[in-house]
Amino acid sequence: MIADDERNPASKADVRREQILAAAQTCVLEQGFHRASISKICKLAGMSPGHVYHYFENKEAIIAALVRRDLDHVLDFTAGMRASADVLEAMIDRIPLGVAEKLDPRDASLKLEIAAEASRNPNIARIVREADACSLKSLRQTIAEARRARGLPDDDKTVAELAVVAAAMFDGLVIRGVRDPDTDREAVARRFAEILRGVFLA
Amino acid sequence: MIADDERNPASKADVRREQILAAAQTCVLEQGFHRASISKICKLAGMSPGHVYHYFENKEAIIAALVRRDLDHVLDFTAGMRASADVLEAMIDRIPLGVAEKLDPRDASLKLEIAAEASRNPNIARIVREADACSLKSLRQTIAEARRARGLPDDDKTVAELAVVAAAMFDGLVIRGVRDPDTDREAVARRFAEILRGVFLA
DNA sequence: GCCAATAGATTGAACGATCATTCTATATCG
DNA sequence: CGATATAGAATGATCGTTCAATCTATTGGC
Repeated sequence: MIADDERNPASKADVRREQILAAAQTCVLEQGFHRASISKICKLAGMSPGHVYHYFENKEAIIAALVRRDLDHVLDFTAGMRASADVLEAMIDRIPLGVAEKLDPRDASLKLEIAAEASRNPNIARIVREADACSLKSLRQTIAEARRARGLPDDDKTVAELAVVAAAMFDGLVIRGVRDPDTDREAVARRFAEILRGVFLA
Repeated sequence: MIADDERNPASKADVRREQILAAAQTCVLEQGFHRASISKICKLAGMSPGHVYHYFENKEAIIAALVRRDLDHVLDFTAGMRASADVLEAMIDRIPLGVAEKLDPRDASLKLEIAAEASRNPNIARIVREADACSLKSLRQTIAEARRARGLPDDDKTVAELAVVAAAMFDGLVIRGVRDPDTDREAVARRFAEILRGVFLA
């Protein structure tokens, strides 16, 4: 075989790890952390239970990797925003997309599971909080830039407060999507834009 | 023994049921639904595992009762609001309390666990959605009354949209409390009040 | 070019623990 | 006495994890 480590950065081991994580994600999504057993995961990943432990130390390591992967994905999503010329318009343009994604019950399940686990598992909490600090920082930069462009004060305190409120608004949609699946996405997006313009840029 | 069902509505059976629910709540709070086993619950409640099944058909019935009890408590909280003379002031006065409660990580654990479970367990979903419909209705009435008192349009569509956004804002705090335990409660409460006055009453 | 040696990939049975649940036996009380 | 309350052992399933055995593929000697 041609050496993977030179021609292809995704070695066989990496592929296997990814298979396990994908299977674990499906299981957690469908049944939650508690019922996502190793036996189900390895069956879905098409390998034996013993082999799973060749790539992950234990079940918690799988969960931690899953959490980290999901949070990395979120960070990627927000990263593109600050690259735009008009940051505010980029934010507002993305609201309908962000609202739709957060309200999607398929995503909600995993995110809620992660949050619940973080509220009592210190290892998961650390991962979640690192990602959140990074995500909030990005949001603060975006808000500060939008305010500067409009000649508004962009002191740290103001910007930080607005970022927390904005984060809370979007985070809340994850719960709303579960509590009321028929939530009107268009209306929420419109009202969110209204708040963004009316409060965040005033 | 004096007949409980006449003199005291809390019969011995009700007391036992409540013991079980209290123990179950503690277990779920500390370890989540998955690790809240019958053996732990019955040990904490001070009774044998067999006896638990004398009062609940199975584990899911305990969880369902726990969910229902938690949601009833939330409905009680919001019910008092509409009784006030000045509904808007009552709403705004209650913001700091509501913010503090939602950001409390002790409450968050149970609420997130319930939401996560609802996103894939139809029985739990039904209970959660019934309670949410009730809670949202209450919120709509409050907002409509506040707007009427200020001569603002109180058409159903507008009010419904605002209620959803307000619910999302507070729901989001549950997740924020987990993701960033150091969230500034005073600042969030102040900004929320600002949004309530600036957007909901305009 | 072939064969033995070796190292990594993979298996699946087995382990002890714990799970939700059931059942029978005993205790308590009206 | 009859009925309800309660206990706790037993059941079979499933859990996370381990481990010795087997397969596969690459390497090095000839």
